[in-house]
Amino acid sequence: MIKTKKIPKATITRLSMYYRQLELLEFDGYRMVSSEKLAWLCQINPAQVRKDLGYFGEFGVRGVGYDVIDLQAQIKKILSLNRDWNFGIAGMGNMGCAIFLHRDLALRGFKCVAAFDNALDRIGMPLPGGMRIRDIRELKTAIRDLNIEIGVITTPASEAQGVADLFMEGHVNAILNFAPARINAPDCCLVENMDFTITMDVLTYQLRQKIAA
Amino acid sequence: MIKTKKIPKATITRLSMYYRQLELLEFDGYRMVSSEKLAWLCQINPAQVRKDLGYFGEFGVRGVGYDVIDLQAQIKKILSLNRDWNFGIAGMGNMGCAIFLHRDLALRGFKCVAAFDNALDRIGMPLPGGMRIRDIRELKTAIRDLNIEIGVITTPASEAQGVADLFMEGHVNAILNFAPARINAPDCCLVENMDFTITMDVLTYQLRQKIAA
DNA sequence: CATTGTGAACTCATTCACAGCG
DNA sequence: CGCTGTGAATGAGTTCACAATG
Repeated sequence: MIKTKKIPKATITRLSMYYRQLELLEFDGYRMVSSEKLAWLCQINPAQVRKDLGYFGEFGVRGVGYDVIDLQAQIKKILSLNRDWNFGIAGMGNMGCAIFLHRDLALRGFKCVAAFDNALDRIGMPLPGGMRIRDIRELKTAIRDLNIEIGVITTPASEAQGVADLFMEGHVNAILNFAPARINAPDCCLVENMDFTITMDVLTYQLRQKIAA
Repeated sequence: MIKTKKIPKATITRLSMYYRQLELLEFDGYRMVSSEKLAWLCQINPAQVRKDLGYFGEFGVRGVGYDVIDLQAQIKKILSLNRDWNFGIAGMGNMGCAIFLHRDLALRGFKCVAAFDNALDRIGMPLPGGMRIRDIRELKTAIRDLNIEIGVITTPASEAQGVADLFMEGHVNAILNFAPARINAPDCCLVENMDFTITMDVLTYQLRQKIAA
């Protein structure tokens, strides 16, 4: 073992948040920022900010703070935001189209290079930008030909596992799953779930607690 | 203090997951399920399942397991899934429409009772089901008239805070925010963020770690 | 002298291990 | 005998507190 001291996933999430705030700070003309200010913007504790950054190096100047531009560059490198990533979408319903058309993803270097569905009336349909919806059966070859590195699942829950399996057969080992279903995958494949039906349940639970109190 | 022993938010999230698995188990004809099986389905530790349920009561039968139907009913009550919740959407772009049309939400008792935008070419536009997109300036009165309890934000990042403020002025105190922006809100208002640009960053970070290894 | 960087203390969550019970 | 329920042990993540320093 060389030195990896186990970085919490939450730290990575926050790094991404810091980056967005730094973009805004730069836009607003700030040159330096303290851990206190950055923490306030992200609604967390200043020590947390310093500890998170501390995992990757010493980026600040004591008594002064962090250089807004420089810290952006550092985080960019850590999160490898300085390169593009190709992704493919399976399931071109409303959610699939919404992801396909989402500005913020393209803006951040996430390029949708292919969109798939299994419905005959969708296959072949043109998409903005000149692409067409492909038959899900082309998934495996498309992964190779178009160098798809990330699979986005926006199918109904019942189809999610099957589609995930197709992605994995094509050796995609990062999946973002929007379907309200748990994906079974070996350790070699990363899965992140974005199930807002669960989030809604959590929200209403908390809401009722608050009402009761 | 009566007895509330601080239930982790993660427990609530898992309860929601258990519920989905129980629905599937019932559908597949299972009558009983062990913590081990339920844990396996959710890809977690069996002790976790038992501890989570233990916060709310004793729902199992020792030596046997949990009654699939009964446990569903218990969780339903805990998460107050046995009532409907009204929500309103602000920002009827692709993502807003996707949420509006999402089957799984309606299926789980989350009813969209109003949709808002500030773009003149969208206001008044008919939506499936007979509703029309309202002017965002009607938000406050609509909250009262239609009893909106949850605000869903699907605007661009730059608009998110403003819209959140409108919801809060109308005394909505639960917000689900899809915009890649941090919402500032007092403690009385719950905010859950679903920022998949952040999730993408986390995914690619992990992916690169894996590639490097 | 204001602010970083970081070990130590603390808080919170998960897992173990086994007593309790049907 | 098998599986639940739970206190105790472990582990992870956050916050504190202060020494280090530009």
